[in-house]
Formats: sequence, C-alpha cells, structure tokens
Amino acid sequence: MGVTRTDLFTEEQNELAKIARILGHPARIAIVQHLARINACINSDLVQELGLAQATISQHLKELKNVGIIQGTVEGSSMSYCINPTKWNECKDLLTGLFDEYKNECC
Amino acid sequence: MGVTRTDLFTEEQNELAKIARILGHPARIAIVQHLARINACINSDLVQELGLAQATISQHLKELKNVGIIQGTVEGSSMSYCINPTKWNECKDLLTGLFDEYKNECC
DNA sequence: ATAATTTATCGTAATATTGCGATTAAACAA
DNA sequence: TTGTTTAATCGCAATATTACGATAAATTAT
Repeated sequence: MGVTRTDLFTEEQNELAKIARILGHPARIAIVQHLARINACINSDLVQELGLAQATISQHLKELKNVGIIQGTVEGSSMSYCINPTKWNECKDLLTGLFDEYKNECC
Repeated sequence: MGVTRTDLFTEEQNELAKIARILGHPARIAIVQHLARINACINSDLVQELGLAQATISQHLKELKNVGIIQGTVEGSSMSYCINPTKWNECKDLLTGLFDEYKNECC
C-alpha cells in the first residue's frame, strides 16, 4: 500500500494525472508562470524570484523537465530553462479535453 | 522541511496548485470523467468501475468534495455524487488562464 | 425486530514528497 | 593557477499521500 495503482487506469488517465500532479505545487506553478513571462531564465534567477533554496528549485526544475513541460540548454556556466512549446500545448489540450467532457448538465 | 511553503506564493498560485494536485491522481481523474459522463453516481458504483477498495474511493471522493469539484447529496441510504458546475468552470478558467499566459514565443 | 446495503471514519503500513545543507563538478574570470 | 559563479546531486528529516481492513452509523428491506 502507499503506491498508486496505475495498472487500474488508462494511459490517458495516468498521463493526465502525471501532468496535473507536476502542476500541483505552487513553486512549480510559479516557475512556469515566470518562464511564460520572461521566456527563459536560470536557476539562480528563480532562487531570487521565489525565495526557495537552490537545491529545492533545482529539484522542481528537474521534475518539470522530466515530464517535458520545460527544457534546459547549457548556456556557458549556467543552464537556461524555457517552456517546451510542443509539450505545453499537449498538456493544454489534454486538460482542456478533460474539462470539455462535462457538458454542464444539471445534477 | 517536508511541508509546502505556501507563504511564498500568491493565493492564485496556491489555488491553482491545489486544484492541479487534486486532479493529480488517476483515480480522481477517472472519478470526474465518470461523473462527467454518467452525471451522478454513488460510491459503490465507483468501487465496481475502478476496482479500488470502498474506503479508498471514499477518501478520493472526500478530497474532490473538499476542493469543491464535486458535491454529494443524500439519496436514501446512499450518497449521490455529481460534478459542481460552478467550481468545475472555475477550475477550467484558472487552468486555461495558466496555459494562456504563455504565447508560444521561441526560446 | 432483524438483516442487508451503503458509506464515512479510524488505524496502520508502505511509499512519496518537500525542503535544505553540504558536496561535487563544470565553466569562467582574474 | 586561483577564486568565483552556477547548478546538479546526495543525504537526511519532516510531512503527506495512498491503500485497505475493520468498524460504526444510518437507511432500507424482509
């Protein structure tokens, strides 16, 4: 027990949940919002911006990168992060699809 | 440590994260999808439908209810759950707003 | 009254997440 | 070379989540 039973659900359900879970932390919301505005930035910018420790920001960036929402490119001695437009749109479509499944019928 | 620093973020960021976190589990995705289709159902239907234990479904329903996405009304000896249209739309708007913050500029 | 149905809650075990200090490794500047 | 900047990773402690059996409480059926 304590481990999610992904075997009981469809791939789409698991994928939707994975995306939502990654967005389910205010620091990661703040990171993608900042990237959406500023277009690209580095770890230390976010440390300043959010007020969390460097190691913590790095961990959140890793998770966002793992799920594909952001991407990082080496920029000299630093790492430049930005939103991955393709994955961003994919996430948007998946979530929009979920919300459109309900046609606001009365209950 | 181990506790999310909600004090560092805006109310909107925390609210967005809260909604996303609740949707960040395949069982809860499956529940809202089922409710979106079937309009209303009871705990035992979901136990059949999803294959999780009754206590587990009950717990997921409670979390969805706490965040306001679904609502329950007593129906004799059972509890009828359905989507809360107002909150549903609010969640949709919040998430749509997040995804629209990014204008697909190159990075 | 008794039995069956239904669901919430409790208690518990397994696992996951969050946060951060410390360390490491790489690029860059002097 | 030496020192600085940058970020990934490790290790750990605190907390949260997930799942489920067992129990309790309420309604309905016989």
